[in-house]
Amino acid sequence: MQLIKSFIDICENRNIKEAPEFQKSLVSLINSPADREKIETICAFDVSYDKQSRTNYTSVIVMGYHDHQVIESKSVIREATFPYIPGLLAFREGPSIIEAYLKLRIKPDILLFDGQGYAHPRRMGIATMIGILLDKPSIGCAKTCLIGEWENPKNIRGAATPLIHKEEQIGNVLRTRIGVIPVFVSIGNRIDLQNATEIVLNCCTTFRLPEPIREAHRLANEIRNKRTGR
DNA sequence: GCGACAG
DNA sequence: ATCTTGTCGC
Ligand SMILES: [Mg+2]
Repeated sequence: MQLIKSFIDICENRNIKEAPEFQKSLVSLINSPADREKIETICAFDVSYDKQSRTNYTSVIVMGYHDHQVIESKSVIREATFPYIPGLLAFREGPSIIEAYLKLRIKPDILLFDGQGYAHPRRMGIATMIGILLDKPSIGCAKTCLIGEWENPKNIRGAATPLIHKEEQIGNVLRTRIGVIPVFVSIGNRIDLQNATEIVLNCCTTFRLPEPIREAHRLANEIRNKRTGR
């Protein structure tokens, strides 16, 4: 698609000035959820770096939504072109994530991201942006807050409080198990917050983070250590 | 101008 | 994200 081309262009040219404008131009492209889409497979990505943060190790894994068994996984190793700037994470990790995704033979039903989706200053975090570029349903699940105000949810698995920014609910703060710090869930593309929150919770069986993200994170570190040496 | 600030 | 072993707590 032309959008992906424009996106890659901004990333490779480190066009930090245009990046926020590109994000704004995509907000109107966030799609509504389709009617009752059944989820059978879920996909997640993660990226690890080495010491100088220049080489980028990206992983993508697809697992059964119900049994959490890995069905397929791919990886990409390349140099990061864009720096890490809060609010512009997608421009740093997006290119390799898209490349890894395109390697998949299986087309997953939904994408899960280690980062924000709609809970973003311009409502265009990495989950929303990549979801739009790949035209797939997507969810943002971040370990820490980027923007917004929230109350601490009760110490019970499944407890959630609204994440608010400028009078608008942009996400949910979700306790995925007793005794852990909550995660920040927001819509990506083609999904509603209620559904996104339920899906994230369903993926958290025994740990704080969703199984797909844990597996992607494990694989991203594995391919780096395997190529770096322990 | 100052402080906050996903990964 | 990364630098890093042992250590505190349930
Ligand atoms: Mg990550």
